[in-house]
Amino acid sequence: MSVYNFRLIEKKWQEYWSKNNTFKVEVDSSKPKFYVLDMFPYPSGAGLHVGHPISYIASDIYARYKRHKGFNVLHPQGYDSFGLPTEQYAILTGQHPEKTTKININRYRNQLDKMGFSYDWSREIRTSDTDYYKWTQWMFILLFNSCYDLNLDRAVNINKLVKIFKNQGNENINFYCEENILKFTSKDWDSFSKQKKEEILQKYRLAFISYTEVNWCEKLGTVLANDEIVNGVSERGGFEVTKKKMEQWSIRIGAYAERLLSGLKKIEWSDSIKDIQKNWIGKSTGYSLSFKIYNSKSELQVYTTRPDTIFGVSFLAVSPDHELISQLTIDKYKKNVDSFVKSFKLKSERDILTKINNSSGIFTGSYAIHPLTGNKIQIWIADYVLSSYGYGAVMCVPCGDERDFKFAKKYKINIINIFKNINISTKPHTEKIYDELINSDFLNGLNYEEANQKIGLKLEKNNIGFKNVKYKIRDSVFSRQRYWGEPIPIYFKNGIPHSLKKDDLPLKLPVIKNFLPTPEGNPPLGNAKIWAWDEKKRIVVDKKYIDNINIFPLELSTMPGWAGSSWYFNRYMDPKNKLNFVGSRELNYWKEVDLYIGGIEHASGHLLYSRFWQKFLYDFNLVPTDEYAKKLVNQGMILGNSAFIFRTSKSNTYISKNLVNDNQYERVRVDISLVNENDELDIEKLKKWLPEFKDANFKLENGKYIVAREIEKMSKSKFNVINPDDICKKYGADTLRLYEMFLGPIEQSKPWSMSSISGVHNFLKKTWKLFHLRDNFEISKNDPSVNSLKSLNKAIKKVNEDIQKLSFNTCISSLMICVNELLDQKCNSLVILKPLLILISPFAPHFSEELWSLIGSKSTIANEKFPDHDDSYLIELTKNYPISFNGKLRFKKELSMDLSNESIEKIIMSDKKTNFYLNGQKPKKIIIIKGKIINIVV
RNA sequence: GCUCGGGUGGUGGAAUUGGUAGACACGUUGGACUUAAAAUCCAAUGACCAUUGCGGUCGUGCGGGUUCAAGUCCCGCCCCGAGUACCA
Repeated sequence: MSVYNFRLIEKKWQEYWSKNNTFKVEVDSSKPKFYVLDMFPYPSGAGLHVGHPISYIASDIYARYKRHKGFNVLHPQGYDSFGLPTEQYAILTGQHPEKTTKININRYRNQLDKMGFSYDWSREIRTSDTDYYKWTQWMFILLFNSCYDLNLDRAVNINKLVKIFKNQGNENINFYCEENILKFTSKDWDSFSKQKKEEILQKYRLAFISYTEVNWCEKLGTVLANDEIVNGVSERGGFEVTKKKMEQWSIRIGAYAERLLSGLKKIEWSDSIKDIQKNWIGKSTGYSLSFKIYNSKSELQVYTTRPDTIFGVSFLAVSPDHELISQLTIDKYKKNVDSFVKSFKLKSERDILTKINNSSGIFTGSYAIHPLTGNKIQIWIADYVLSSYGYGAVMCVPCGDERDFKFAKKYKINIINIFKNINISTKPHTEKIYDELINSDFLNGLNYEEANQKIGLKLEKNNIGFKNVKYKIRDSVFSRQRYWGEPIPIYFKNGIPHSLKKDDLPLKLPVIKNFLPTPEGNPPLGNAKIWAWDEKKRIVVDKKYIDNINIFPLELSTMPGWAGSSWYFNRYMDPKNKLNFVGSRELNYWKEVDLYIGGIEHASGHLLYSRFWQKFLYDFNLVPTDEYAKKLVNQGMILGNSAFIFRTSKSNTYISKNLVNDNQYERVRVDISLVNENDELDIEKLKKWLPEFKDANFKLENGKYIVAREIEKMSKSKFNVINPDDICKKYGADTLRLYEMFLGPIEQSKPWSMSSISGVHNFLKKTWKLFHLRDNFEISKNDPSVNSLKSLNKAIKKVNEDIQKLSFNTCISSLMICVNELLDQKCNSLVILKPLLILISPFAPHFSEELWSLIGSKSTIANEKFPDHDDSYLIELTKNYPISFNGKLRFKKELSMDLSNESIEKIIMSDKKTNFYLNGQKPKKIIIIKGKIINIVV
């Protein structure tokens, strides 16, 4: 009896690969390059589950395929070892993050090696290594010392701006800045204090510090970026997030909004991810208008995308933290306004979410003048107006906007209808489609397009407003009040931030005992004794010397998780370089990632930040392309099948699923290893699992305890994790790899189920059998039959196409068909053996390489050439197609002609290269169904 | 609410982009081998009707339409998933 002994095979080749560095690559200009990248994992404590490798398997198949195709393939792996998840795990287990990181990485590596990936491990990187984060810090300094020149549309050194200020003040400058800065001359600039100068420069720096409102998460003890908050709570842990004003570092990603948007056109990323990024950037084109305030010299700026509705404006609204509030509020209303503003500031992120569509506000007592009608209109403070978008003030058109409508109804403000034949008594008309405007002076009678154009011209002509583009994307908060991250290389001299220099780096994370965050937001680095900067000696020294003349406090917060992951793909090209973040020879050879595979959950986080970061580096000629990944594929998640048992309230009795008839039960998660595939619970195992179940009682149905199931995200805390190690042990790595690819399309999420794993395992066994008789390698020496070659060439063609499309499930299907057909024909010849092995090898690397060695090939399969299919075997099929013609021929349109059976046969025989003409035209397509000609398309 | 995806057998999923729907695999049923089990192999397997045979009808969420031909295109609904959320 023959045995497919995957254990022996896999062990042998894993050892061979690591001993021989089989997958090590170097720059080789004689070969075309190809760069296949996985999103590197966070080494969290839970280890890998079967969901993780799905993308690694896909990328590994592609990398192996490309090697066969003659490419020099860069396929590296590393660890995103800084950041919240690692630190949370460290805190949870009471160990230092440095230690847990090492342990976790070893565990990951062990698991990865078992699955036979073809990574070049000599290029491994860890974001928490000083040799790595030195460069992250260096890039931060570069951001700090840069501003965005809108004329050149790129980042430039801040000194350029300083020079301009010195020579001509800030009149007529075109640098990216969201705030209005008072005009000053070159003389003014010279007279400004250092502090004042820096205050102005901070508005332009791409990395800057400011006292701003941030998302504060008390439980995590840190601020969070917008993309780290989901449904009003923290993404990690699901804790409450509130607003808090704090001194923070931020990155001016908004300067790159337009380029981040337009760059999407040149990359092959999925539409869904492009949509998410487009939404996140949120470009809109509208008009900035200024409303004069009645009895005042001030003006109120608003932004609108609907200038056509300007005659429907019946009030203005400003956000509760608008800078003009104190000026606008008249004494009579002051008390009420103050208390309204105060209560608004106490609201948490989640409060605001639940208050949507139930907005409230208060009248300031002052009025603005409508720029076209001259009417007096009320100015309100409304909590639905966002301070961070536009000018924090809006013109309100109740007849055309849902929020304005509700607000006007609630506070009984006048509603003007400007749409002819549209009833707005119960709901506003929010669409841009209407027949005619009314009550709109010179816009009366016009539709949307006409009105929009006419009002635009008028606004600009009368200097009321100007066309303006706005983006939703906000500055990204860059400080984390956490320990386990890159220290921000900044020290403060008289309150002014100064960056370290390149030679000062790395600024090493100090070793401290107490690295827990504090609820007040004091960063753990505040606990470090040796954490002050000696400007003269350029070293870190004890804080007690801070009163000395050259010694200054260092920044206490660290960088967020996305800092290190925003440029790691460049470091893989040259990971050991001491002089530069990557060498120019390597950079010019590898250039960019050709295929990037990873989860879609990073769409508005890592995948956006890294594009920004790359563009920034590109602006300084540090990288050759401004988009780092040509093609991106998002793999779907593998979901777990959690199990629940039911506890009667306040007792220790558990009752079987179908006996539960009311809500008097608590659902309790149990580990899925305690449950078999028929949902029966192993009660004895459960009792040993956790002490709380030791003395539990159970109510059974038909002598069994049946659990409830639920499909959800795979996670250790949900006790629904399947460990790939267990599957490797039972079926082998090749079966696991094949199976994960066979489950369905790579992009799709799917629940894990073991039910059909025997199918792919059988396929491997059959392939083995194709070349073995009993335990001995044995193949026929006969020439292959035509049918065998047909099957083989069909498979070669399909496999080629499918791998390129990353359609691995259909690819495996065609391999299964091929092997089945070859088994039937019992024609196992060397001629077909070679190409078949290469076909299978990207999926089952150990298995086929074992066969290579058996047939005596000296080379490893990595060097074999992927076969091309031979068309002549495929055309054969067409020739044998049964042809008969009876009945009427029907043609499209006026075409008609008589065809005999014979002439049709001719058409078919000559295939697409036919010389047959129909009414002087060459047929595009001849449709034959069940041997009958249905139609000829010309 | 808005913006994207997507609804195909008992299950996971195919379908050359408008051309024989259900490939491939799981599961199920029957059979062979076996003292027996496992393993392996063979056959059947969308539903319904007809079965001695041939065969027939209906079938890709629902309702219409275009076409010789629709899972695929168009119009109107229903449901599921993802992203986003007072963005003026």
